[in-house]
Amino acid sequence: MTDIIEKARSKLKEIIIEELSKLNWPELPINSDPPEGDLSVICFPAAKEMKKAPEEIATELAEHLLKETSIKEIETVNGYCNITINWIELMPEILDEISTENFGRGEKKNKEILIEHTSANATGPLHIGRARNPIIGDTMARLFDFSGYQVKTEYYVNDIGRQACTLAYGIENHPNEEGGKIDYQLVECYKKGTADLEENEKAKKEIYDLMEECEGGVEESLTRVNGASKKVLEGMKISLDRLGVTPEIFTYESELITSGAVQRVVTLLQKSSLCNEEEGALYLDLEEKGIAGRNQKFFFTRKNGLSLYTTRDVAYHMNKFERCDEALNILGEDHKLQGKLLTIALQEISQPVPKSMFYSFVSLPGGKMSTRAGRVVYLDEMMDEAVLLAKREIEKRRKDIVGKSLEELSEKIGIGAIRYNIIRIQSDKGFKFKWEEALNFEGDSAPFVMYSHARAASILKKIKRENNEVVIPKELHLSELKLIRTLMKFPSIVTEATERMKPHKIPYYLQTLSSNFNKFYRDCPVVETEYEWFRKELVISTKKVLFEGLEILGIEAPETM
RNA sequence: GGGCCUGUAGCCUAGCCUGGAAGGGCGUCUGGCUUCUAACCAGAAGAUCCAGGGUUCGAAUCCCUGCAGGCCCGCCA
Repeated sequence: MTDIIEKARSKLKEIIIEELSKLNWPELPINSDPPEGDLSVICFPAAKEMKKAPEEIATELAEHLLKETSIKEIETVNGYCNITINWIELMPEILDEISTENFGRGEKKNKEILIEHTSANATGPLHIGRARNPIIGDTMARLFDFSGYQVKTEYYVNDIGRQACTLAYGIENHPNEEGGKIDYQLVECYKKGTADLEENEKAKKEIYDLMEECEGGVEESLTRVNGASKKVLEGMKISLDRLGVTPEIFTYESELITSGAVQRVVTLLQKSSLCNEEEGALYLDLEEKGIAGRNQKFFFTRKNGLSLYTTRDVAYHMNKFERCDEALNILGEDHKLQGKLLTIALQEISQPVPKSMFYSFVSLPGGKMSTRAGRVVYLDEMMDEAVLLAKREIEKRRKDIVGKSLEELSEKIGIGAIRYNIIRIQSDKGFKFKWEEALNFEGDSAPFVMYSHARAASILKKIKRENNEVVIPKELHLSELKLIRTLMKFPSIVTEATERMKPHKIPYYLQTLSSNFNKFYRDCPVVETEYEWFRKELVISTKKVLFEGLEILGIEAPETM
C-alpha cells in the first residue's frame, strides 16, 4: 500500500534534517504522529548545547522552515515545533487512494493460516467468560483475511478425556428431555454425571474405564463419547452462529487416536535424546530447555502406555501443519504453560510451532464464574438482553421501523454491542463483567460507530446531483483535515492489529474515526453546497472504512438506525 | 516456594514493543434538536500513570526492588 502521507512526511523530515545541519544545529528528534499537526520537531535536546530556551529554538526553526512550500503551517508550543503538511496539494492523490476498492486491504499473500479458537469442552452452554475466545478468534480470522491471508478457522473438540466421558455417562444414566435448547438439556446430565463421579465408586470406575477405552482406541467407546459431545456441540454452535462466529472445520481429538497420529508422535518423541522413563511412563527431561522444578519432566505417556492430552496436542499440531503454513491458537491464560511445553515438544521433533494468543479471564462482580455457585451469565442470556435493549432503543427513536426490520436491526445492534465491548479490551487484561458496560450503546461502543455509518448513508441518499463538478477546496476545514488524517491511518492500523495480534486497535480506531466524522458533518454541510463533490467523496470513503472496520469486528453496519 | 500476566481520574480503557505534549469513553455539571437522524455535538470539573530506586537532557513507557490482583505449576483435560 503506497502511503502518500508517509512519503510526504519522510520528504519533509529530510528537509528538516538538512535545514538543521545547514544551520549547524544538533540533530533533533521528530515525532511523526504528534497530537497536533503532522510532524513535530522536539527542541529540548538542543537547549543545553545552544544555550537557548527550547521555545526560542522552536520559533527560530519555524522561521527557517516557513519558506518550504510543502508546509501549510507551523505552530510552536512549549518547545515543540508542530508542522502541518500542505494537504491540499496532495488531495487528488489522496482521494484516489481512499476511494480504491481495496483501500486498507493487504495484498494477497500466498499463505494459509489456520486459526483455532473456542475449542471449549462440549459439556454445556457457553458462558460469557468463554465468549471471549470465539470473539477474539473470529476477529483475528477476519483481520488476517482482510490483510490478505488465506484463512481457515477450526474448533478442536475434546471428545475424549474425563469431561467428555462424564458427559456420555451422564446422558446414558440420567436422561433428560426437559430444558429446551440441547446444550442446556444435556448439561443437566453432565452435572449429575459429575456428582456420580465424585460420590459413587461404581460410576467413577465406569467413567475411568471409558476414558481408558477411548485413549486405547476402542471404537465403540469412542463413538459413544464422541456422539455425546457432538450433541452438546450442536447447541453451542447455535449460540456461536448467532454471535456471527462459524468455525469452518471441527476436528475431534478422537480422530487422532483412530488415525494412529498419536502413536506416531509417541514413537518420534521416544527417539529424542531428552527421553527418559519412570515406572514405565515416558517423559522428556526439560532441564536443558531451561525448565526446572516441578515442570521439568514432561510426561507424554502414562505407565499403562496410554497417551496424555499434551501428546495428543502434539499430534494435533502436526496434523494442522499438514493443512496450513501458519497456525494461530486462541487460548485462555490457563493454557500458557501447556503452550510452552507443546512448543518445546514440537521443536524437539523438528516440527513447526503455532503462534498463540492468550486472554485473561472474565469474572463477575461476585467473583469467579462458577456454574456450581450459580454465578454464571450465559452467552445466550447476554445476547437476548442486548438485543432486547437494542429493540427498546430503536422503538424510542424510530416509530417507523417495525416488524421484520425492527427485529433484524435489533439483532445487529445488540450482537454488535457485545462483540465490540469484548474485543475493545486488550486480551491479556482481565475484566469484571458488568451489565451496564456490556450494554453500553453510547460513546465507545458499536452503536456509536454504526450510527455514524448510518448517518453517512443518510447523507449520501440526500445527494441528488449525479454529475457534480469536481472542485477541491482551496482551504480545508479543520474538521475535514482531521477526518482525512484519520482515514489515511486505516491501512497501518489494520497491519498493526494483524501483525502484532492486537485486535483492540480496530475498535479504538473506529471510535476515533466516527468521532471525527461526526464533527465533520456538524461543521461541513455536504448536500447542495459548493463542495458537494469533494465532501461526498469524504463521506463515501468514511462510510466504506467504517463498514469494513465493523466487518473486521464481525459487526454488520446498517444503512439506517 | 517458582513462573507468566495485569495495575493509568469515581468507574472502564488507549498509550508501553520503538522514551519526548498523559488520549478516549462512562458517570457528574453546563449548554445545544423549525437547518444532511440528538445512539449526536460543544464546554467544565476530575490523574502523586500501584510504591520506591536506577538509566537519561527527558520515564506511564527501559532496568532493578517491593506491593496488590489474576492465571499456572498432575503419569488430569
